[in-house]
Amino acid sequence: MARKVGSVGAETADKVRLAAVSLFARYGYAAVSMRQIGREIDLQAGAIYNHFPTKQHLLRGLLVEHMERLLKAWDLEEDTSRSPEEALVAFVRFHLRYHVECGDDVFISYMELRNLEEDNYAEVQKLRRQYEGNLRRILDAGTKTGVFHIGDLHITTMAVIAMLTGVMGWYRQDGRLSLDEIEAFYVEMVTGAVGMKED
Amino acid sequence: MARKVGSVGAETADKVRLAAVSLFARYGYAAVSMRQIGREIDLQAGAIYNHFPTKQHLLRGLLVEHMERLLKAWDLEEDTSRSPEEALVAFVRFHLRYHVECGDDVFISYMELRNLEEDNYAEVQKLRRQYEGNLRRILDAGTKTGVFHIGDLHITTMAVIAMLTGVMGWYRQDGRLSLDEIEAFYVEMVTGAVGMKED
Amino acid sequence: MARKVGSVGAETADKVRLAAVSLFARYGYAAVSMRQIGREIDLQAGAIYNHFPTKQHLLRGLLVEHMERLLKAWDLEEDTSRSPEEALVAFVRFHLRYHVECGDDVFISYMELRNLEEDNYAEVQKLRRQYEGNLRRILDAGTKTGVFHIGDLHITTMAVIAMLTGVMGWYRQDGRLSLDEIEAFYVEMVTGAVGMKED
Amino acid sequence: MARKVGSVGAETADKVRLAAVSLFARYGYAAVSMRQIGREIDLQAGAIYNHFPTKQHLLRGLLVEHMERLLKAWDLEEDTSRSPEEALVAFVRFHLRYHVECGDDVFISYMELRNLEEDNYAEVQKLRRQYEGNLRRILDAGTKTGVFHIGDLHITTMAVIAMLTGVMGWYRQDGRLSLDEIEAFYVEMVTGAVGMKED
DNA sequence: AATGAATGAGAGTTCATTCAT
DNA sequence: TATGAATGAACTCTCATTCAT
Repeated sequence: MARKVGSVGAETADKVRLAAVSLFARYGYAAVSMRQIGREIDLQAGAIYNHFPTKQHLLRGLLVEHMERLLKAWDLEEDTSRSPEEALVAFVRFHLRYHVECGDDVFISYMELRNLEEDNYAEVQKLRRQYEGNLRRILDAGTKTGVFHIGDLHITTMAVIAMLTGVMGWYRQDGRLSLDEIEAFYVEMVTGAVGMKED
Repeated sequence: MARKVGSVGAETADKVRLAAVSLFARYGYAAVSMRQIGREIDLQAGAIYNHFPTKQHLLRGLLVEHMERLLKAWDLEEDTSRSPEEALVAFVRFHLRYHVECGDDVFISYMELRNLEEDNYAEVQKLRRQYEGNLRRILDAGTKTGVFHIGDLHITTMAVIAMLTGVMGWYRQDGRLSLDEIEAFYVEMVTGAVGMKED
Repeated sequence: MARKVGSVGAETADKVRLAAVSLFARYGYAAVSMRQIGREIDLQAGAIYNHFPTKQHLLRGLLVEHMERLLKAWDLEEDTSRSPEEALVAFVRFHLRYHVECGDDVFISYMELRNLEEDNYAEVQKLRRQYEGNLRRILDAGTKTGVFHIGDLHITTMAVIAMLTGVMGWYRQDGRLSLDEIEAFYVEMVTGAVGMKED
Repeated sequence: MARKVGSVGAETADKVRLAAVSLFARYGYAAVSMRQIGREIDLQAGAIYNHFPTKQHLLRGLLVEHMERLLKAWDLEEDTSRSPEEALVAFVRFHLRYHVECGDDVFISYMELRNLEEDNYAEVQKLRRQYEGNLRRILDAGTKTGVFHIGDLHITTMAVIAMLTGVMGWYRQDGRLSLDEIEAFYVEMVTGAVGMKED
């Protein structure tokens, strides 16, 4: 047959991305077939190749675009006039909010790294390092002004990000606590972990 | 043809487990084939089925056995005569050490949960909750004696475990820092995060 | 790669059915592989699954369609204005002719019943009972008008059908006797068996 | 381990034969595995090879032995002093009784012919022809003495045997009719079919 | 830009058979 | 004579991908 009425290229590509993100998150990249993605959006597997040259390209796109969105989102939120303390709190709140809201997107960006081919992996890792750099710079600044007391800059950066990202593993929108409350608790823990309250 | 000279059932099963853990960690359960596992240990794929009834059973076994080893290891390390502060430090050191040493084992127990079929998933999750209970009890005790200042017991438990487990993501045996140093930094961060140093 | 020039779905499906009937008849359903069927018609085994969801579906289709063709063929031949004697002769000639001509088709419909899964088996058996009903009605009518002398309606129905169907086991197109002669002999035997010539 | 206590070669071989007959009858030779046969009688598949060199030998044995038993059974029953009429009745009763009693045995001897390799097939067919010869001789004798009126000796032989053998397809031990009644009905039909009652 | 049919490879699993024990 | 572990080939079915239409 011919094109379905009203279907437009960009729209279809987006539908594919959405279906893929959701399926990859639930079952993993390797366990999801092009047919499965197509079925989800009423499309033959072959048609996906009009929009993405290979399954690997599709995955790469999802991860790169996620990282770019994340970086841009923080860029918009960042305010270089803030003190390190304020900046750290802002980062904690931002990271948490972003990671519980984007859900699947974020999840696969952690889980599917190993399914990227070498070049794609390197590209995504570079973006991830860039994002971690944001926290590292804050911690570094605060250490230099003496408000943070940190054992090792690299370890602390990784530890804080791991702690925050872990929220993805158990957060439920209809859970016992509101996101605001959760954020407050994490702010408390992170500021404690970087020795902000010591005198 | 027939059995290789000197081959014994239990040994072969162990070799399969070892190869599987390593391959699953590197490429993911879904992306690893029985043939690949066999190739690694010079065995036909079919022969694996003399020791494990399905690929899913093999995975389930790896995760369950890992969790049981982890639980038993902490049971041996635990010392109920310790104060909550001492217990927390012991837990941090234990968890870190276990998670950098066992490597692949631990890694797949986090990554491959979603590849477990329903029943197996429930079984592993139950063991995981049991392990988290160990930290929760410590935090609870310390909160009651007033040495920890915690916003929410559940969140703090999850956050601390996520922070510690994150070490898996970047630890290299030949890295810049020794495991002892790394442990010290994490102890510092965790005690900070649970408000141990506040007055 | 892609579709062969000129290949069309329905045609391929028909070629598969033809090859399958012939192979199932010769070697039996369980002993024939999808690859073997594909090889026969220059098709990859996998491509068969574009037309039949499983091997079992393929078998079910062959048997059901055969029975439906058989039922329809007799419907066309049937003439309700005939006397029971005439009807019996017509049935004998029809059944024989159909069973030596269709060959493989008929053969597997007797041999492969046990390879049908429960539901499919029930479906085919129902059609078979329907066909036997045609003979039973003739015998019943003739018994009531007194031209047939039958011990048991059910047994006689089964016995006559078995006798006629047996022709499949030894008939050769280039045999000693013509189909017409064979039909005449069977008519003689069947009319004898139902006591038509007794006074 | 070693031999199970009390197990003796001939006994085991018999158990294998019994299990095989039953499974082959239910699922077909090609669909039954050596493991399945073993499982039925608590034996490893490999152990079967102590008693039968291959699966094909096992099948051949079952069919040949069945045919030999059948031939010997008729030999014992045969009474050359009987008239052709009496002999025909005796054959009908014998064949029916044998075919409903031996069940599986008989069934596979009809169904699994095509799974025999060439030589074995020829061997079994020879025995089958021999058995059919018994009926043919009776019909021939009766034709010559003028008590039977037969169109074609070969066709009638095949037709009568097919009619009788068909009983296997529907006979149930707990059915509506006793075996004696059934035999009587078949005697009636067969004598009719061979024109015995005509004057 | 979509369909439906195809390829060739490979998945998990089972098979008949062998043989050290 | 039985077990349990192995081989190598085969199974049904699914995969990513291609392409005529």
